[in-house]
Amino acid sequence: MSASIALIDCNNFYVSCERVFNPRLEGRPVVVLSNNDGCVVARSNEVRALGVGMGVPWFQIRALAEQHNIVALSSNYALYADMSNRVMAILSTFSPGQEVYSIDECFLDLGGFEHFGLARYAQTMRHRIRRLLGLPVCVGIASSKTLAKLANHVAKKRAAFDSVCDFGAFEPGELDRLLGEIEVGEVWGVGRRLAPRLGAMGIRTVLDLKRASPARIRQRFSVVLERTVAELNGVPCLGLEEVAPAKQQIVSSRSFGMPVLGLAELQQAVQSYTVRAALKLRRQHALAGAIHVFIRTNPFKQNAPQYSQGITLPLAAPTSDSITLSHGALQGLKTIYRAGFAYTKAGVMLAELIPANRRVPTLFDDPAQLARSTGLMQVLDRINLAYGQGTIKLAGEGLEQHWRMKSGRKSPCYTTRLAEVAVAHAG
DNA sequence: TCTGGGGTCCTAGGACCC
DNA sequence: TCTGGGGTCCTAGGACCC
Repeated sequence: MSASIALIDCNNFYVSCERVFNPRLEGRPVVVLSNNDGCVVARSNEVRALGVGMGVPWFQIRALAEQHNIVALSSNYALYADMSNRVMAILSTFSPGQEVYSIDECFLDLGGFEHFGLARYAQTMRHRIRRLLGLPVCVGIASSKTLAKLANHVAKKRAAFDSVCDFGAFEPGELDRLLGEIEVGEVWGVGRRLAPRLGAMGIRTVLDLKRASPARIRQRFSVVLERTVAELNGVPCLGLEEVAPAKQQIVSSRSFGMPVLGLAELQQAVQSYTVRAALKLRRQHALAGAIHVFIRTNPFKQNAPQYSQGITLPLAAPTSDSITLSHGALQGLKTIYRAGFAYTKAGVMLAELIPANRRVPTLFDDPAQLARSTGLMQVLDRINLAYGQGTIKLAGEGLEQHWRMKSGRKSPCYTTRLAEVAVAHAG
């Protein structure tokens, strides 16, 4: 028997989360904006119907938004992450094999559950998530991950399927007919660059790609796309990754709320980002062997002088100490900084990560210093966890932080901050 | 005026070695 | 005038994802 893999995906996830706690948004056109209120990163169906694309800069659709009374919200990641955890916990009860693929999607291995009737089983998941959390989801089921993604797409787009589509229930000819109606760009792994190149070869629909010669695809493109062709033919090449692999790099970067010219403010920003990245590093019990810093001006502002530079510095020994990492980052920043530019973004990347318990002692180790550093970081993390991030900062992070990003339309942290829980009034 | 952030994998090409 | 070939390692860049 072939595999049965389900992909469960929340509809318009960020918008749906906002609607759970603010029912007045129901039925209205709503968008959620990226950090800095820059781009549209989630759209309600009403907004999609107006032709607003994903990732469109907010300022470009201001007039349209006004005309149609579109509600725009800053993103509230604490809320979405918490709701995501709840969704994933509910779904995990439907199968022992779960891969959490992103904040709003997961794969479930439904092998062995066929006797329930997979479509019916999926409807149970849907209804439970709707009832317990108030969130709408769609489910796609097929014999490979790539096909399950497509089945999910069909479940979303075609009302006749009632939000659940099981390719396994199709006759072979019937499935091919359907795949012949879907553009190749919808395939997982075919993005905006590959789709036109495939089109030029006469491969325009999913069915065309499914029937393409794997050898030719590999030769013209890569092994990655060759695997996609196999997956479309129901040959699974991508396994379920139930345990998230350890990260190979950790990035913290932000656009500024306003252009920054001086080194002093860049130093504050870079140090803040380093502290954030170091915290993520410690949370996954890892050490970084190198740190990369970058800064850049606004690439969209073509008539302004442009500068974009980064530098990678190896660390004397792998570490997760915020202070040591900050020293490295600031040293790198000094090297790449050039006066006379209006910077709009900076970032820090921790690389060459190793598990903390695999640290190899070096000649220059100072055991007392190492113990002090570990202890200090533990205290710092504990206090910031208890009293909120930023309660204790490094001096260089700055108190004013004029460069901080804009986020003026944020909803309350309904589920993660006691002071901000929703209050129901009776009578 | 105003354009996100955080990841992964693969490939091509250069450096270097024998 | 003539100036190898093959392997490995590393990095930058391109493609993709949400």
